[in-house]
Amino acid sequence: MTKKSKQEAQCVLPRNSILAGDCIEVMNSLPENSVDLIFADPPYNLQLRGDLNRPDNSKVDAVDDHWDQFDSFQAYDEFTRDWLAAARRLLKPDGAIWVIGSYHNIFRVGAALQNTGYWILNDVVWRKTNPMPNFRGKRLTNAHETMIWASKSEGAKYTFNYEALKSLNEGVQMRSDWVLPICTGHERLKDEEGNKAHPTQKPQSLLHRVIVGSTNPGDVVLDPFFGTGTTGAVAKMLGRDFVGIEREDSYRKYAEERIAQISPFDKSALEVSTSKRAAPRVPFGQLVERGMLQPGDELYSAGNRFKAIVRADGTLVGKDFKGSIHQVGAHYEGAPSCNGWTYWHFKRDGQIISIDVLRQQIRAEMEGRTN
Amino acid sequence: MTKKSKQEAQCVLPRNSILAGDCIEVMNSLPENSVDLIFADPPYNLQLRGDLNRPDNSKVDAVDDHWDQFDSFQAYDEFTRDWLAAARRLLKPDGAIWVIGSYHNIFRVGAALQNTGYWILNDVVWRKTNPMPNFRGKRLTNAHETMIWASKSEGAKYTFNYEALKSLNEGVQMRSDWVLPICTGHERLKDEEGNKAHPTQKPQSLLHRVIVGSTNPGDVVLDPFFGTGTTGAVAKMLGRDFVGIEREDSYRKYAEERIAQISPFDKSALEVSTSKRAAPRVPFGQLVERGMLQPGDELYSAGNRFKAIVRADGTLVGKDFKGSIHQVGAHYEGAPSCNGWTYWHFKRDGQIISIDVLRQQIRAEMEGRTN
DNA sequence: GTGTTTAGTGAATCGAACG
DNA sequence: GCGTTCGATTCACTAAACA
Repeated sequence: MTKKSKQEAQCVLPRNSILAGDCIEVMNSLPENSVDLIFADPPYNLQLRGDLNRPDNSKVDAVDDHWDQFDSFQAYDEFTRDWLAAARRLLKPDGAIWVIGSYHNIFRVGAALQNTGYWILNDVVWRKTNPMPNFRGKRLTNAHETMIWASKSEGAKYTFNYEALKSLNEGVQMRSDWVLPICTGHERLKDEEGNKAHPTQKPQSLLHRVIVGSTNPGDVVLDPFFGTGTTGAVAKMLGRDFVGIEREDSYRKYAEERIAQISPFDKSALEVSTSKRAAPRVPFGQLVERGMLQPGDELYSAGNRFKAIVRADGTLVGKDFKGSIHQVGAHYEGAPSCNGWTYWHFKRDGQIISIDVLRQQIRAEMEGRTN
Repeated sequence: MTKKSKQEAQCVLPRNSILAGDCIEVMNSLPENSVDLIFADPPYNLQLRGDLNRPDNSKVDAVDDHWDQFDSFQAYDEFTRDWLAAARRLLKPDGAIWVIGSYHNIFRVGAALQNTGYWILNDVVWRKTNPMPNFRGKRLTNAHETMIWASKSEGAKYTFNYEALKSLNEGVQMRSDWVLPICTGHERLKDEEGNKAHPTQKPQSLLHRVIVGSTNPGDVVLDPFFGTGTTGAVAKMLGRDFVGIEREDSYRKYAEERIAQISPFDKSALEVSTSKRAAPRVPFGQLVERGMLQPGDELYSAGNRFKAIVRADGTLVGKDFKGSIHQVGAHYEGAPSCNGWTYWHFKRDGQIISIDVLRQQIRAEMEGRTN
């Protein structure tokens, strides 16, 4: 790295702007560990070798008969390794990346992701409702593209808005195959003559799902192959910041205009369903401290087969075992674990009520305090 | 190659038999340019950490077999290169290969295919109708596997029965995504104790489509990871010859018995997925993703008595309640349930329009899909 | 016999916070 | 840093058990 770019690398990330230039150079000039999500739609046309800005590697594996073809794969692999490494440097430790491609390039990209240290979380198939048919009838209709979702490294705490995606899917878990139409109609950017402004403009619906699912409002999304700025447009709509990198002047111009016209959705509309994991933890002992349950009270298991008694320190004691609500529940069920909150019940006025109701009361009080 | 295996390599291909041993060694002992199609289901190299329990605390029966264990990506890549090279030698010049895998291995397999000189024709997604859910809610449901279809080299005249596949798909071009159930029920081979005979048995419907689409009657199909012989069973049914290679004695035994019981052209075993499906379910969230409704838009109840606001994850928020379109509708009506699609309306150009109109638009787009 | 409920299962890289 | 504890989390389908 030159001295100049070293200095540049100290700079603050220019949020909500489109940077001109080669994406590898530009990424190397941005501060490390500064980006929450990267969405990348890299080029895959192997014929455009000159566009990769890489000298041909003269080392030829003479064992292989297809040396010329191999050489071109090699150049693409090198390019892929380089931009993936530059992107990984920018990611926060708990950040993630999405890359989209077709069978021409996605296998090389996926292998490079794994070799670079990313950890694949899912591959996701975009199933096109309206693909272009195979006119010559020589192959299957190419009706999908593949996305790879990966964290920066194994074990990282990536963002995943499970409940929000479940809501987007009528209350059942979001699957790894997404059925969405390609980008057409008014959404498709056209030039003055009515020709498409960009050959592979992605639909906003695709980015909507990616960004809702793997970022939170206020996060920064970087797109190193910005094109006409679908990533930036959807990020702005959804109250996220973006950074775009694009080499072609023409595409940048379309993207600027397009994003300027967008106004973010109202903040309350951007709140999404959250998981119980995000709710504050309530120690069972607090129910005793607050007098919602009293030492000596009896709790009954789900199914009413077991009984335990509440003690002053918030532990339970059963016939032959004592411990936390979870431990005693697990013991009686012979299970590896047990959620005591949903397992145990108390009696009041002849009714059997889950102790989780009491926890919800406490949480409601806490919310009133902080909001 | 040793002298012995050189001699062996001169031998005639042993049609309709299951060969014991390591697939690379066995393939190297078979005559070159002798096989029309290869179907391969290699080890996926899953890297599972600890145990996984379902929410009901039952334990997931993981694929932890010794044959799926590799020391590193490098070791897996080496293995992949070797068996792909041996397989390519066996293929007739106009032969083709299918390889199936998941995100754990398919990217490495695809890159190796390209590097070995194969020419990718399509990647095909097997969308499972009934995949195992993601029990911890930490990722997307892993609902598909990927197959790669490749010819021996660029420009080869591979076999593709376009019309046959079109017929299998109710008269429209077969697409690159195939919707098929996983292998369960009577088709799934069990041992004496009722446990599955093989952890990853593939459904016959999948092989049916592969073999009908890319071979002709009388062709030879080779499967180097034969397992319990789904490839051989379907090949025999369809009047094709097969060669299986399998290392595990137990799997070979099941395969022998299974294939012996099959008589060719068993019509009842043919494609069953031709029935029309019910109107596809459209998640309300898709209206938001597609921009037909926007986060912050107001919806009005039938009768115009209640109002709710659309959020980015496809849930609604009303005055004192939030949830799905159905839940919020039911809440306001004090009803046990509510069809949100007919209950909620939006305003456009002064008109009040049912959101069901938007759903019908999406369904109209999806028509023509038959999978 | 017939309809209903309960149990089981499938290629899975399936925590996070506290002390 | 590491061991311990808390406690969140499932869809489609089959088949046996039950009423």
